[in-house]
Amino acid sequence: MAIVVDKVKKRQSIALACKELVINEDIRSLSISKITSHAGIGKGSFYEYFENKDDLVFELARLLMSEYNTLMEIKLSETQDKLDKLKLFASFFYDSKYRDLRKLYNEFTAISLVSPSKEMQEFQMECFNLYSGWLEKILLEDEDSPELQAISKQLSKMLISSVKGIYITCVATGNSDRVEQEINSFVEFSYRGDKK
Amino acid sequence: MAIVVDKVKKRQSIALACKELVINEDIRSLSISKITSHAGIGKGSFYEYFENKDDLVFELARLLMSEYNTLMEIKLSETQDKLDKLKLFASFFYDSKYRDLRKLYNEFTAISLVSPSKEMQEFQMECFNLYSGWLEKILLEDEDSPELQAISKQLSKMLISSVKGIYITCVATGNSDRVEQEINSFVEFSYRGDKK
Amino acid sequence: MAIVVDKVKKRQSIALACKELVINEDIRSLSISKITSHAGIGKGSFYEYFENKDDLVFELARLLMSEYNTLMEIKLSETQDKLDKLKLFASFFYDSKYRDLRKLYNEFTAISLVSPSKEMQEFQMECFNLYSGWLEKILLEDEDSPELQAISKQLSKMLISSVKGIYITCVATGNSDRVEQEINSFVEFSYRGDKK
Amino acid sequence: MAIVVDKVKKRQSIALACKELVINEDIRSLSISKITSHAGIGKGSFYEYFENKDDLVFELARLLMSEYNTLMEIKLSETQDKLDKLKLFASFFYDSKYRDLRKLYNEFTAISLVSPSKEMQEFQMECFNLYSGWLEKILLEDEDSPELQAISKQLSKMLISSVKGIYITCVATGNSDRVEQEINSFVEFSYRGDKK
DNA sequence: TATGAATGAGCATTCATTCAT
DNA sequence: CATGAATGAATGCTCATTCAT
Repeated sequence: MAIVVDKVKKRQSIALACKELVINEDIRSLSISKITSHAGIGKGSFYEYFENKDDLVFELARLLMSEYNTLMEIKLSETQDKLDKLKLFASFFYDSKYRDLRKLYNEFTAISLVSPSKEMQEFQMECFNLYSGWLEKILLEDEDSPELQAISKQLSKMLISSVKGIYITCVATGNSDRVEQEINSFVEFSYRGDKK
Repeated sequence: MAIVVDKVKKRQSIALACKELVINEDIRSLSISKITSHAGIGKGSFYEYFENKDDLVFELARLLMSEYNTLMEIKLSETQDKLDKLKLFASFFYDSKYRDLRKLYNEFTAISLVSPSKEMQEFQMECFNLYSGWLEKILLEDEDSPELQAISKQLSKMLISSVKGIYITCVATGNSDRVEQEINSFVEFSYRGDKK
Repeated sequence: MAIVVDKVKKRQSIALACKELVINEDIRSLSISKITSHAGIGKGSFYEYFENKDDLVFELARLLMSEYNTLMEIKLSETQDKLDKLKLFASFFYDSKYRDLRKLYNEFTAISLVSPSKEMQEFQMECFNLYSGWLEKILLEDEDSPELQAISKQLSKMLISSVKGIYITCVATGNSDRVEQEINSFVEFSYRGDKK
Repeated sequence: MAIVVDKVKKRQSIALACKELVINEDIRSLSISKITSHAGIGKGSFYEYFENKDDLVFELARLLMSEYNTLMEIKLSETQDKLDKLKLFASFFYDSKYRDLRKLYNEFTAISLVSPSKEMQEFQMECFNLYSGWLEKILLEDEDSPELQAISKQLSKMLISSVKGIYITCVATGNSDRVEQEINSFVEFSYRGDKK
């Protein structure tokens, strides 16, 4: 009998093998040839597992983001202080630890802006919902205020969009190194306003 | 001297001639051939005026954004009510009138996220500063509050980033049609918080 | 011995399973993948039974033509009237009943014209002899004329070639729908000439 | 100013440069690479002048057939005897002088049978009409018979199809060397019948 | 200055064939 | 005997770029 391969697993392993390539090369000049020789597979095999280049970028983004999501969820649960949780949450946008992931996130966002597929949009939505869920939970912790409860959902969604907007603005203007500072300013500012 | 001006003008006229093309075609499948035949010039001439395709997209974005900026500045000056001014300002992100411009803006933002040039980043910064200047002016109108004056600069920058974040989130998740609603919610929400 | 028979049978059953595929797909874009997945066998198995794609087309043509030959022979024997027999015989070239078979016949003829194998030529010859045999028999029926007997062999061969030529001319000029009319004209015309 | 090229002439010259290649190579294994390197042009240039491989084969066939048609028309006009004219006309199908042209004709006919384009069918029709015109003229020469005049058109068309059918039958059965003999038999046979 | 014919490296993609299981 | 994952050479085709005019 023939070899039976777990197509899903193989797809993931190929995508993962291309991690550095996708992150470090200019995606527009990244060819299938480079991908397959880097991944150590034949050109034909690539098309057994992927539709095209975007498909691989998508798979990789989904994979690494999922991994990040799982890890971050654990980290958040291990963190006690509310402010620490918020900082941990926001650190995605500036911590050097996540530089590679951000690179991928940027590429993925760029594709989503210009030529999105339904699947991509769904994944973006998934992430958005997941993160706003986290944030809502963080915001409501140790707070009985019925007022906050009423707006927590909306508030968390806005906060995420705002932070994302700050991040993208910084990156697009060439001020990636100022993301942390800007986000902190924003949080501090909002917090103060919130109090009042 | 006159020749230099002519070169600049020709560059602009070529870019403008390609407006619909750049906006309606998938930018990744837009070739120099299509551009030159659409613009009614020879292939060789393209390289007299542009470095490459991105350069043309950039020129076009700069041109149309500048045009928009000028027009919007006039419109704002003609608007009396503060809230109307804010709405007018935000309408860039959802008014069907600006659909084409947003398409270009998205493409331009995507390039800025993935493979930005110094010039692009500078232009992004220019726009950011211009808009935050406008917003600051609007916010300070008819307000003597020294508190507001102290934070107006920072506040306006944040607001812009936030609105941009909401816009990009909506587009990336495939909810472009909900931008207006989300921005309104955000403004209303912020306004209420502001009051308190 | 039994195994050999099985091999032949399997070869035939694979070919038959691809009948619609070969007839409906453009033969130049018909891949082994499509064939094997359509036939429900593994790619490796294809090469157990066939040399290449042409081999399968050939097998199929031989199979269906043989089937047709057998059936037609029976039909002819069941037909009484001489003219009806001739019409029945000619109907291969225009009756909608044989559309699929003609499609295959065209493909087979095309290969025979451009890159024929000995086997194909032999099969073409076989068919030609078979049909001219039928025709001769039909022509001689109820005719004692020694003149006709002398030329019947030659005459039948010519008639077949002529009808085939009319058919191919119509198909190649895009007038497949006029085959019946043209053949009838020809037969009528020849018949008249014959009488005189 | 740029070089202005007669696209039609260049297209023809490229096609002609590939004459031997198209005639001698198996058309299915003839690649664009082979064509362009043989014609001494770049790969890109090929696509400036041709849609695809079939387009080149078509151009070549049209070119050489036109050339043949012109020459044959002259030759026919220079021939006095009616029978010589007929022989000259039929010689296309067996004279070694036309071997190359027949090879191309076969390939062209094969394409017409399997995947014809409107243009190809039109060209086939054009040739068919031209040849039947010739033949009609030949048949009517020195004949006042009103009977013949009445059927000359139909007769000439049938004769051409018949001769074509004989040719294709011989080629397909691997008896290309017997075309002359078979056609002569047919002509002689028809002639005799005609007389009576 | 303007042109557009020519280019050929490079692209994504296909597919007949193999061979370990 | 059957399989189907893996292959990579080969394909058709594109397109940014050049350069003779």
